[in-house]
Amino acid sequence: MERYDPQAIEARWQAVWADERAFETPNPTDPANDERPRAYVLEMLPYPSGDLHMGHVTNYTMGDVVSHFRRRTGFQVLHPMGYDSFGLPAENAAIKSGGKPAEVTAHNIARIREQMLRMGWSIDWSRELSTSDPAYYRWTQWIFLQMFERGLAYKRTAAVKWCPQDQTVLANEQVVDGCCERCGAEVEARDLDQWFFRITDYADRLLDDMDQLENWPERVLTMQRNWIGRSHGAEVVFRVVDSEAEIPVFTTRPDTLFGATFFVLAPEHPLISELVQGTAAEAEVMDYVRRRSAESVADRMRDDRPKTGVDTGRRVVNPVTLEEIPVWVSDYVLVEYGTGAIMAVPGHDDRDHAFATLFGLPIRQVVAAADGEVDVQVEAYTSAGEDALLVNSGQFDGLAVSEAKSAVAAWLAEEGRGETKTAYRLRDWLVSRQRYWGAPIPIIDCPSCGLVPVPDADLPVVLPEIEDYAPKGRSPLAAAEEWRSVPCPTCGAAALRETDTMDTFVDSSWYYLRYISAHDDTQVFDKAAVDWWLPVGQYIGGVEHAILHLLYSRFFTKVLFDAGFVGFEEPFANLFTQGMIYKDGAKMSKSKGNVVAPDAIVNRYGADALRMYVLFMGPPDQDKEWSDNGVLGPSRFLDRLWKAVQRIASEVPGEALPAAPSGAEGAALDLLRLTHQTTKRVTEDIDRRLQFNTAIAASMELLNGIEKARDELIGDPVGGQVLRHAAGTLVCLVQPFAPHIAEELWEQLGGSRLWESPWPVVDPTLLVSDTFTCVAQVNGKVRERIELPRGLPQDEVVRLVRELPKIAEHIAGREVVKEIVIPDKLVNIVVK
RNA sequence: GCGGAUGUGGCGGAAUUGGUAGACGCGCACGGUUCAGGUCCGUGUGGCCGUAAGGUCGUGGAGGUUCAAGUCCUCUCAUCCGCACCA
Repeated sequence: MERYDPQAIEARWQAVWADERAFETPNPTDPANDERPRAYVLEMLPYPSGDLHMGHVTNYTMGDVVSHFRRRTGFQVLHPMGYDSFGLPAENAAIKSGGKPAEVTAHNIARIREQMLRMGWSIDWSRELSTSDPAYYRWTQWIFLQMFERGLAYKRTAAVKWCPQDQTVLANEQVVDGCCERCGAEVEARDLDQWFFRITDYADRLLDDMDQLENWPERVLTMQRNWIGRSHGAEVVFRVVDSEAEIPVFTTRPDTLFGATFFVLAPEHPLISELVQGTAAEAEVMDYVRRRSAESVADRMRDDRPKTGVDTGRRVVNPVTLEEIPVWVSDYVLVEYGTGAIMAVPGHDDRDHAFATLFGLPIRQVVAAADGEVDVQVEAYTSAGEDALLVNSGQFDGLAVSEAKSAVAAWLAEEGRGETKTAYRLRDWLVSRQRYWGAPIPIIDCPSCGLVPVPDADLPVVLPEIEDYAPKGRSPLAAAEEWRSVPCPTCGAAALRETDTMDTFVDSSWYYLRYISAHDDTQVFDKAAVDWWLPVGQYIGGVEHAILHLLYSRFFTKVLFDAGFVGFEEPFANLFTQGMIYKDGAKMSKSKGNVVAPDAIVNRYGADALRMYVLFMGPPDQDKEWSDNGVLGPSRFLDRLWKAVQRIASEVPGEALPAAPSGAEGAALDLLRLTHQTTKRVTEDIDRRLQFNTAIAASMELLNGIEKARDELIGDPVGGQVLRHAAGTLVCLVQPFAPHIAEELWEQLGGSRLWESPWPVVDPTLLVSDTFTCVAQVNGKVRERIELPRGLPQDEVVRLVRELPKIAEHIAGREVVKEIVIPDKLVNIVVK
């Protein structure tokens, strides 16, 4: 008997699949009339650093299991792969090594592809794409221009986050705790002229359409909801005393307007210098403003910062009390939210209260709990609730908070002092970057025509070859004088190209559409085919993309829908986020030196064992701890599977998967039942629950059952066929997880092309036996078990249970109060 | 502070509908085979008491509902993650 040699059989089957183009699925020729069931199974595309890591292995193996399963249950399966290949690491590596980013990237893609092939994933390689390929980014640029034409891409000067290490601006989403998400450097605030996508126009739809995303993890939906941060409230306009100026504020609590006893501007508020010019407070205020702006973003985001501020000496009029209240400047007000100014209600807001207490400003209660008393000594009254009542609020006294919100807003509108308004935390998406290795923004800046789009016929705007990629605070492309100088497409005058490149998240916001038409150079994608395949049936990836990539992709899809390019508004119908793999309690990382390289495991145990282990480790959506010994479990399982199936294949003649023989009894019948119970469990675990760990455990149980019964059954005509039936079924069930060994064993059993053979069918009559283990309880405690025929009358079951010596002993001399019978399951006798 | 999750043997975890807690695997112990390979096969493996039969406790903690609770309810503790001076 041959030994199980994973290296040999894995290489063999990978070659077969490649030769036969086994996993290529063409688009339908007539999508409009094609009713075949289809499944678009997609995993988030990798950034091609040289090495595949365990996260990739888990991610792509999960997708592969689903793909195989769908394929074998009658679906057209689209399972593509590509590379998110623009970005800083390749550029930084090129700067370091003196090579070119394109070469570094090509080399890394070749390496990661080779490792992917070794994992044996059933990928449609005919659709492979890289986002840094001009044939791809041509269409990224085209989409940018679609945005531009619709006013959704625009350029403006704004306070933006600048990473001094990477020498580029960052999107809000890429700043974590005041630091650059990529390199960890503290970011700075700078005023720069930058390109934005108007994602805020879609804030409501991005929020409201989440109702359609039923099969998304709750935590991802919550994170997106928080990130968009919609609040309903009102804008209230305050008039400045002795001035023409009026300053609007946003508040979610217009009902507390009577309690607004002071007013605060963010240090960056544009009106400050005008307000304090020539006043006694000017020097002090401007000094405060300067000091705040010199502070780093990280400092400003620190927890438990003490409040600071300065009085401008100016006053505004509270529109409802007509009181003049002081205007302060403080950095606890954020310039980028609402209007950059607030009405402070220290009686009912913790932050305002802290500020008022620190600077001795008046605190007034204007809301009281329905049954509470007015007590101005109370520290803060913020938790009063929606049914609390207004006090000290003139004509609004006695109204409940919920009523007062709209009543005050209506009054303000009547008086022309405000209106209802909605504010969002979401900012527009800053997409320009001052780096080389990205898609050039296809815009030409003409002195007379302004910003002019590059004509479609001139796309792509190909990245020029340059000598020096090092970042210098402006795009390295600015140095490519010849490339940069072009005639204006509109007037023909000498003009200059935009030299910034696009954020790589732009590239990955639409790649799932391009797979449909990966090689079409006449259009971005074929709409009919896209509408046939999408939305993606199952999307799988890391939770770290919960807001960035997943929000941007939803935005892109909605823009393309509005423009008529796609027929759906949400790209990903079902989302699954996998847990992360830890080692020694920490995330695997080179700096910690706790990385386990998939390649090393494949060399030692084979790809099949690694594939099984990453899924067997635990529930796929939870974080898992890597254990070097853990891989032995699946590895031994495959070795035992190999021996068991080989022996059956050689000693019992028959088909690869013969029908379940009739006339089986005893151990043969037990194994037959176990086989069908296992088929049911594995099928449901993959199809309905995505619980791969329990599917694998069930397969192991079936193998244990086969081994246990083998010696008894192997010589028997019926028993032998039961063994063959069980072995063939097990090979089928294991195939999505360990496709190489499954294919090899299938062949030894006499079958061929398992990857396209039908999934085993459950015979429902073989799921239940004619007896059951009746659990006998006394007062809820298990005292005995007894094997009884199914469907026995209840009083008969009770009689038999009460006759059991142990049960009789426990009820002897006590009064039986109640007898609970759960048919075909248990009996509980309650005694006193 | 707001929001989301998670707590079960020495370890990873199972228990899908309130009905046998600990499936499956790792590790460990003992025995065997082969003999120096991270081998294979068998048996056992939650704690405590007991030679055993058996008993008893047991799913972070405290209450509760129920004939019956890892599962439902109330309170509470711990850990992890996301957002956070968002008015």
